[in-house]
Amino acid sequence: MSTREAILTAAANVIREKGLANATTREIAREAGCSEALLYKYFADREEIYLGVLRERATRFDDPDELVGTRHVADNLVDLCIPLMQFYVDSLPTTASVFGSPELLTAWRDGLTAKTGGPRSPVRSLERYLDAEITLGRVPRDVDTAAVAALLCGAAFQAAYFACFDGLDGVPDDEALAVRMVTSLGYTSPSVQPLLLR
Amino acid sequence: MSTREAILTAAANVIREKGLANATTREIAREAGCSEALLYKYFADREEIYLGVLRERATRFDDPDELVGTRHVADNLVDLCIPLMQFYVDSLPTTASVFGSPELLTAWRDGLTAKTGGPRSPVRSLERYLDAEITLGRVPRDVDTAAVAALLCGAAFQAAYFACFDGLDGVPDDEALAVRMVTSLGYTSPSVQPLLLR
DNA sequence: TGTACATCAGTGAACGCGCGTTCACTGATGTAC
DNA sequence: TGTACATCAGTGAACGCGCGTTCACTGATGTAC
Repeated sequence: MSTREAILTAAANVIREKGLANATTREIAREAGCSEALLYKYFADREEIYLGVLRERATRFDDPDELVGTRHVADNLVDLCIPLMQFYVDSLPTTASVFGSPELLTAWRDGLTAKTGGPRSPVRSLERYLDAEITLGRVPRDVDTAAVAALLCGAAFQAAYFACFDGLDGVPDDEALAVRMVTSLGYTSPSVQPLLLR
Repeated sequence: MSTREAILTAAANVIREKGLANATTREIAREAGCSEALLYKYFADREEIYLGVLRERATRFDDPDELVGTRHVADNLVDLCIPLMQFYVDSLPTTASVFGSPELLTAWRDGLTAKTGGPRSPVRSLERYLDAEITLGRVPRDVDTAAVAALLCGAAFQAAYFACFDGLDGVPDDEALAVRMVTSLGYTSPSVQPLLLR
């Protein structure tokens, strides 16, 4: 691992564990096991380190192409929601704290390209999955996939927010919650049933 | 307005406009039009000012009791979602940035009482509204109100998050978005129709 | 009424500390001849 | 092969600044006699 990568990893760890407000250059250097001066050989200033973490250490939520056409749609949606909640639990503390610094937020947003994703990329993944199922005829053509994706993804996002607020590192009962969300949207399968039928 | 209140108002303004990271005691005193020393006559330290803002300046999302039993449920849900999105747009920048400081987050969470609400209070409002409609027979008894509330509220929350990320002070096309969310959950009325029927 | 003192909101100026940042330097490795 | 120099990753120690916080003070208002 190059020195630059090591610094970014250290910074990501410090931000996650101690919060952006406590991610000082001293603390990052200590975690990376190097001098503070070295940070400035690889980054112009502290903000560039933060932006490096946001840009290059942001975990991605992959498109679920391999699920399209398999099993029941309800099963797939449940199995998408569960890792989605975990994804948000992992990334939310870092991304949320950026709202505490408008300059950092602006620099981050302006540096986002189409492929780097940004905060909307998970909801787009869900929407693309549903669109793909429509072309296979496994989801009715009149379904508003963008709205369904926004509902599912938003609920997963907020569930993760509550978990982070409570200081947890995962959403409690994530599977049961996912099933309730998916069935409330009208998607069922032999293994994904509304509450009252189980 | 008492001096203490004036300080909290000033702090809330500074946090909203410049971000928590730039809400220094100098900046708060300047906005309040007083000396920094005066802050310490009313608050033990800087964190107590922040906590005061979080506890006493948090906008509340009121229970929509007056909607129960009126019009169509779909109309009411749409009219709940729109102010809900605005509520989140207004409060999210402040509350999200607390995740940048674990100590502050812990102090805030530990100081929350049942009545002060906390982040889950809007979703509970929505759930109570749906429960009330069930008792009137206007919503089927087998509806999972907690799940429906989590979906609607989560989508509103994430829509507000995107708006704040983009630097906007409101969710674009909030009404159309609310209609799409509500109809995708199966609630319709003469004025709230799925996309394809309009 | 006047006088002497108490109370209290508020302040100017200073404090030490930790922060981000820089600078002159080291020591190891590569390279030309 | 040895020698002289160049390159480069990395550092210790210091820097100035802005931060949160404190202290001795002021000046207005209340109050007892």
